[in-house]
Amino acid sequence: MKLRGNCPAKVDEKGRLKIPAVFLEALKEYGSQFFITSTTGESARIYPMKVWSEIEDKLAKVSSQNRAKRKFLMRTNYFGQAIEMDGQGRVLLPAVLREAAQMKGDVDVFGNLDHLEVWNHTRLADDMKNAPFTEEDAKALEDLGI
Amino acid sequence: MKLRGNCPAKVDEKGRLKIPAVFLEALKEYGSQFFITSTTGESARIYPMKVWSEIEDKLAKVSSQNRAKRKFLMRTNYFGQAIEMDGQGRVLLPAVLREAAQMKGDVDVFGNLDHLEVWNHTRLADDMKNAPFTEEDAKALEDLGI
DNA sequence: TATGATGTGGCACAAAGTGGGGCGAAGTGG
DNA sequence: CCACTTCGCCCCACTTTGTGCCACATCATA
Repeated sequence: MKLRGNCPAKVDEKGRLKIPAVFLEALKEYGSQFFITSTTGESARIYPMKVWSEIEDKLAKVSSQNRAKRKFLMRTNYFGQAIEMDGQGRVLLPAVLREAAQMKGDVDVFGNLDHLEVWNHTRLADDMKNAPFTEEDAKALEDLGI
Repeated sequence: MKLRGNCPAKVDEKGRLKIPAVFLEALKEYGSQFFITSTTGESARIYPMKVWSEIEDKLAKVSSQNRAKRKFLMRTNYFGQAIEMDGQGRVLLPAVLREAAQMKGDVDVFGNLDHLEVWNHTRLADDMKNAPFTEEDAKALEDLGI
């Protein structure tokens, strides 16, 4: 099942995030193991472990000399941690990521097909203001047939 | 089980590193013997002895005239030492390596499938700052289907 | 307005991380 | 060969962090 849409949520004092109920149903098929990470440290991505493994498998086929691959692995490893969801449906966000992506207080949880993406609410609002959706973007999508 | 993700830790005055609990579970299957070494002296690698033995076995099949093999062995022997984890789950980093890889104070411990890699925190942060993850990199990965 | 599901926050206990002290082994120099 | 120093190792205690539990608030539904 696909993950879609946005759901506002809160990260508590201890850095825990409750997975919104709307996503729980779809995530159930993957189990309760997750890999939580980021490439840039701007936001947190929550991958079901199965999904993450598949990404790893794909990466394994790419030469380790590849610059993009090395950078990607370096960062996702740096920000990342394997996490298990607790009995109340919460996950503890890794400390490094809490710091970098400002995962405290109000956040927005996005469904992104097979994983979740979490943004600090105010940071996201700022980003959207600073980088509006342009004609150019519309054009790029059009070229992709969308 | 696979080792993944990052865990910030500290090396104490005596050069000891506590193996983060997140990795302990996965390392248990290998026992408490480790080989701690490095090829470049930039970071420390902590191999479970079993894993290191396998690397040695593979190397044994390569001619001792092979230049890469000789260099590799030279270096890993230079920095390396067989270490046993103590009762509190700590390992003493070899003195040579502590010096070379600046293993004091804040460090980051990375899970790397079957071994751990330890970096001086500030050195790593600098490295990442000097080579940020760009749109271009994201594009390159996209082209690889990731 | 009652009822149930979902979030949110607080509290208490458990586990993990950190640091220091002391003892013994190994190394060094007289 | 002995004394002295240094380094590694073990043990204990304290602090920080994570986890489970429960209660209350909020929202949607009947």
